[in-house]
Amino acid sequence: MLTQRAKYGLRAMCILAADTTGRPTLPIHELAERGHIPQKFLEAILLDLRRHGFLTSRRGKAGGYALARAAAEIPVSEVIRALDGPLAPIPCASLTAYQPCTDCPDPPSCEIRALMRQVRDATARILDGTSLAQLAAEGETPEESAKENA
Amino acid sequence: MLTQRAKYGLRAMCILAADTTGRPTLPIHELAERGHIPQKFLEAILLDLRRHGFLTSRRGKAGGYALARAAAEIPVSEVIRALDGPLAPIPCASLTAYQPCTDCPDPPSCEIRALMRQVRDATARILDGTSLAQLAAEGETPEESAKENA
DNA sequence: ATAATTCCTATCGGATTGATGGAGATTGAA
DNA sequence: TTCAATCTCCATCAATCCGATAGGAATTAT
Repeated sequence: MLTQRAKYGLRAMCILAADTTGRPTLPIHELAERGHIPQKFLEAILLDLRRHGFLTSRRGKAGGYALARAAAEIPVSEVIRALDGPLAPIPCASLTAYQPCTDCPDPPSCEIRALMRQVRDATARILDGTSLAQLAAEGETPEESAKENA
Repeated sequence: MLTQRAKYGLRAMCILAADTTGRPTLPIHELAERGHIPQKFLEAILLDLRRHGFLTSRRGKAGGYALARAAAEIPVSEVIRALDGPLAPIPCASLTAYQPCTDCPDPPSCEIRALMRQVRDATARILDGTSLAQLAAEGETPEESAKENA
C-alpha cells in the first residue's frame, strides 16, 4: 500500500518540481494549500524528505523548501522507499531490504517468494524508470485520460 | 503488502494443490504442520477461503479441506484479493474496488494515480496469469534458484 | 523587536494485524 | 452408544502502524 504519507510527499515534491514562479523556495503552508494536505502532517513528511537528501530548506522569513536535485534525477522509487519502505510486497522478496520469513524452511525454493519477486521486479521497473520530472509532467499530457475511470 | 494471512492461505492451498496422497481431504493440523503455520490462525483463514468458494470441507472424523476447483482454474490474484483486498497500491488505482481519494481535486488528471495504475496493471498481469497449479509447481522447477538471494 | 518560517519531540486515537481461547456441531468408528 | 477427531463460530487480545496534532525552540529577513 502507498500510504498517505508517501502520497502527500510525492504530491508536494511534484508541486516543487512543477513550480514556475522562479522563487528559490516554497513555504510549507503553500505546499499544503496547493496540495490539499494537512499542514502539520506535511511538515513532518518534508522534514523526513530533507533528512533523506531529497530536499533543501531555508529557515526564517522567506524560507521554505526546494528540491535538492533536478527533478529528472529523482526516481519516484527512491521517494517511496524513503517514506514507505521497500517496494516488495513481502520482505523476503526485497532486493534492497531482504529479510527471510521466520516460518519459511527454505527461502530459495519458496514458490510464493519467487512470485512476489516477479511482482517486485515489475513494480521496481516502473518506479525506477519514472523520475519526479516525468511524474510532474504527466498531468500535462492528457493522452491517457480517455481510457480512465472506475 | 502481502499479509501473513495471505501468505499462509496461499501456502496451505499450495499444499492442497500439490498433494499426491490421494486422500479426499487434508485436516487443518496437517496443513498447519506441513506449512509451519499456527493452527488456530490457519483455521480462520481456511474458513474464510471456504466462504469465498475456494475450498470445500468435511466435518467430523476423517474430515478436512480440499480445493473446490482444479488448481489450474484458480488464479493467485483471486486468492490474494479474497484475503488481503485489492491489488492496487492505492484505492483510486483499483479496477475492482475503485475509491477516489477524498483529498484529490480531480482523479482523472492525478499523476500519482496514473502511475499507480501502471503498477496495479503490472501486478495484476503477473498474478492473474499465475494459477495455483503453476505456483505449486514452481518449487519443483529449480531453474530460477541459481540467480537468487539477497 | 517582530513576524514568518523551519525544526524537533512528544503524543494520541483509531484501525489493522497476527494470534489465541473456548464452546458448539458434525461425523466416523469402536 | 459412546468417543475421538474434526470443522464452525464468536469473542478477545496485545502489538503495531497510521494519520494527525500540539507546543515550543531556533533561525532569518525586515
